[in-house]
Amino acid sequence: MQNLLREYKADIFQSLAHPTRIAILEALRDGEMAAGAIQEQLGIEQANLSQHLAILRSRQIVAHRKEGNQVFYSLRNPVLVEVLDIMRRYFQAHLSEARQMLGEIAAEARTR
Amino acid sequence: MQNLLREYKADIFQSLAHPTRIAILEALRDGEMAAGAIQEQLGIEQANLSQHLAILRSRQIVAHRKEGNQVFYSLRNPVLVEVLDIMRRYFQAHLSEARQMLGEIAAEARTR
DNA sequence: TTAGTATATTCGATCTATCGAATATACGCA
DNA sequence: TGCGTATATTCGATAGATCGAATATACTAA
Repeated sequence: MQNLLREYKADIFQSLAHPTRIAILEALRDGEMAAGAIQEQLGIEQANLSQHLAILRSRQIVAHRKEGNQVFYSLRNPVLVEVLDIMRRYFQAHLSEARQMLGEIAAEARTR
Repeated sequence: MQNLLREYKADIFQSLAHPTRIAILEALRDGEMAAGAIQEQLGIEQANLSQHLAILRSRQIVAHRKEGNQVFYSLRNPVLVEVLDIMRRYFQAHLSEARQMLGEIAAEARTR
């Protein structure tokens, strides 16, 4: 059981482990949005957004409701926003390390 | 910058997105431990543990110090424990969904 | 120096994630 | 019915993560 609980947690973390999905959660923190509006705000491909939304749906992180032609998404539990806020504090507490890590991320991005 | 911050957060979440690494953090929450002791507690391969520790080290999530033959690991910032605790509350809040999800995880595990 | 113990790294195989392009579905309106 | 718009799914290519086996490194003690 302990192991299954860890798999569950790992699964939730996995679903947060992508910049686009974090951006989606941040977009939803102030209320529900239609998929199209999210897409516009993030400036990504329609299919790509839909894939990320499918991941968040499958992990029960977002709720969705259809209204006519559109699908509105919302956060199921604001505690995840709380986690993101904690991460910001964490980031600030480790700013010099974070800066170094960001440098590495940026360097990798440039190399590719 | 906003994007880099999201990459940083995603990177941290990625490093938490594995049951073994969650188990490591839980083991360390009460204080530092030698790698060997962690290995014994988790019951996994030595190389495998070392690989997971390398990931946690590279993301600055754990600190390590050598003492003679051994390497002692500890959490760099208790805020991550806080995050794990929040996840436990999250888990409880979504217990029925979680149960379903665990069922799916277990089913997949059985199929493979 | 040699042997033994603790930990880290490298390698290759396998599995999982991500992307854009193409296509499918579902709805509203003429 | 047929067309346009919004969203979802499938596909194939590429990149990244994970594992155990083998090997390397670092330290201790004889």
